[in-house]
Amino acid sequence: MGVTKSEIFTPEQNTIAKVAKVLGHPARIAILQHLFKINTCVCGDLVEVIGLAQPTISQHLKELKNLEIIKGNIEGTRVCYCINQEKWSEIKSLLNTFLNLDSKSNICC
Amino acid sequence: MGVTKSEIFTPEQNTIAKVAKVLGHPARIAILQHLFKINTCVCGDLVEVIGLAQPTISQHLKELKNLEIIKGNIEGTRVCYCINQEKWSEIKSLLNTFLNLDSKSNICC
DNA sequence: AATATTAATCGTAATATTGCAATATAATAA
DNA sequence: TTATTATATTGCAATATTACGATTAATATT
Repeated sequence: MGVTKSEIFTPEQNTIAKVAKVLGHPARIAILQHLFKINTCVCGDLVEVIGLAQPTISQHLKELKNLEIIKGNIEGTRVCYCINQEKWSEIKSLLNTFLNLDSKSNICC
Repeated sequence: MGVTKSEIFTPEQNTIAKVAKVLGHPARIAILQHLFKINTCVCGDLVEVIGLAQPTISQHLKELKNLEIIKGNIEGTRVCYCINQEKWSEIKSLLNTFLNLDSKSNICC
């Protein structure tokens, strides 16, 4: 039905999935890469850099803000975005714990 | 329109997003965690372990197979699934490269 | 005050995703 | 052959996502 049955999963599973889901769009990857690249805030040039319409970028930014991956500071008529370093570290740990779930052996049938 | 404009992004951005998208559902996280936990193949018990209907699990398995994250071996009437270790390593590197994009400084407006 | 600039929000269309009942398929067992 | 068992596929309903034009809100500039 388009609705995920979150209630049958653990909080950890839901959190990992939620973070991965937000990273599951190339525009949001591009936004984050750009923020890391220029190493400071972006004030509005994202629309040109990414190549999607302004409302679309705004929507992607909103999703990144919802998970607190980025912060936005209002500067007059502009809003400057930057990575939330603390949150990014958290996400890194969370995903690394999952990604490091290597099986030692590879016994497969 | 529900359609991602993949053509305006780099192959790397699209690949990262595609992998993240597949990891963006708690059922698929749960399936992978279970496969790592038992450290060998799963033959059919996933429906009971996860708690979703059989066709739903089958669909999630299909998505994981599409990205070659898991392999399925037919064993009589059963199919045994296991992690594709090589692919998992690739995914780990891919995501780690992205996750390690720390900015040194935190100059924010 | 009037106008320009920037970003958010609203509304909408097109498509994708989630979940499951029903059914199909394939292999084994009786 | 005829069940039985296990998994895949189909079809569908409900909801979510993506994208963008139009509009709004807020501040700057003239």
